[in-house]
Amino acid sequence: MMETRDRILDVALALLGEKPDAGMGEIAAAAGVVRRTVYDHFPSRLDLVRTLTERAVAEMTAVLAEVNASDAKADAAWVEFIARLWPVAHRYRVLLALRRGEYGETIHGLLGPLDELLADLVKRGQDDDVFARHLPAALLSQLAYGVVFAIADSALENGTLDARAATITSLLMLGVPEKHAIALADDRP
Amino acid sequence: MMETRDRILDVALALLGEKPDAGMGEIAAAAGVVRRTVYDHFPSRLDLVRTLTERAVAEMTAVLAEVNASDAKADAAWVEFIARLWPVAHRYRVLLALRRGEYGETIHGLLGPLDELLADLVKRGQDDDVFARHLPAALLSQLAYGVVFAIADSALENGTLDARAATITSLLMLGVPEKHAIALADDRP
DNA sequence: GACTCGCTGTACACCAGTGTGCAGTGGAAG
DNA sequence: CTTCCACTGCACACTGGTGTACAGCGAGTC
Repeated sequence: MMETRDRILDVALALLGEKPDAGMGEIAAAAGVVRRTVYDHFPSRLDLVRTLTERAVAEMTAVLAEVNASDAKADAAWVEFIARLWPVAHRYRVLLALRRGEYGETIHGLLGPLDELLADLVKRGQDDDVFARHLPAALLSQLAYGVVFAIADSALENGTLDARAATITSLLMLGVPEKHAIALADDRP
Repeated sequence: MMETRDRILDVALALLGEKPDAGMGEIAAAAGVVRRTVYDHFPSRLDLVRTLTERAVAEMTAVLAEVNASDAKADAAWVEFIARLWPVAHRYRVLLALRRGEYGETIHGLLGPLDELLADLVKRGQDDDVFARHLPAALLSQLAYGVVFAIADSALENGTLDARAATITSLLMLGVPEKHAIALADDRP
């Protein structure tokens, strides 16, 4: 069944999210399958992780590209991006752990395009004076979306997923004044 | 020689900073010593890591406790803390990586007291209305000092250590208005 | 009914890292 | 000169994860 492959990917994403160093055995077990079967679909652990990353990057890139294409102001675009990313942010938090670690090089490469789009958006905001310039856009964008994942993480343990808090926090980092940040975060359906 | 033990600790801190999963062999080699010798000083890998963490926590806790004891306003105290932490922040960045990972439980426990002091300071700032309340103090403090380490990290690759940028960024996260944050960061000798 | 195909189950070989044991060796201290 | 001690150098056992090989087995398809 082709659905097995997808189930493995889904389960692997979830499992690696909690335990980035889970082995092929654990992933197989969690997917209700024998270890050998996982190797039928993914010849090596790296193949699995790469496929997983490509999936996540494709989805996130699509959202960001769409948001970025509109001519909305950078701060509004950022809010839109976080709002659409949030529901699945905790699913993809494994990406942060994966960058460091064995396959760091490979994963980092795959994330490159996403990083660039993110930096572009922040750069645009800085040029338009809606974001602060205390840090270069490339670094600031990383920190800002890193913090969103960090909050999504802790929110999981906490029980209450709070998109509003994540949005406000990232806007504050980007140099948006608190009042404006709150207004932006709140005037969404 | 007793100096060997210290050299191992120093080298291990540096090496684990770049490569958190470096083995005892690599650490030994980096310290110019044989693997067996490392085990003479630290019966297990966990012993090494724990000793390392205790060292770092002791130092950071001392600084924070001192800063926290003064009756300065919370924002000024935070700036003081970051200013004194910054010169060695990149040395201790391994702590962030160590929390997740094999010995996470143990390391997390050792960092507990530091976390509490940090949360206390932020809580005080929130109560005095100098820090924002978009997140609970415990989480906000973690994010704010996490971002300092992240900047220290990237600053290393970048060449330019910028304490000012790190201070401003963390203050922004804490809800301090940009102008005030810049003023606080700049009126230090 | 024979075939295919995806999955099972078990058995391997392999590697890297951990931790231990023990016989040195060289230098400093008595 | 001898004793001590930290360090060396090499041996080994153990663990846990990776990836492969091969003989199935059950459920659909022709």
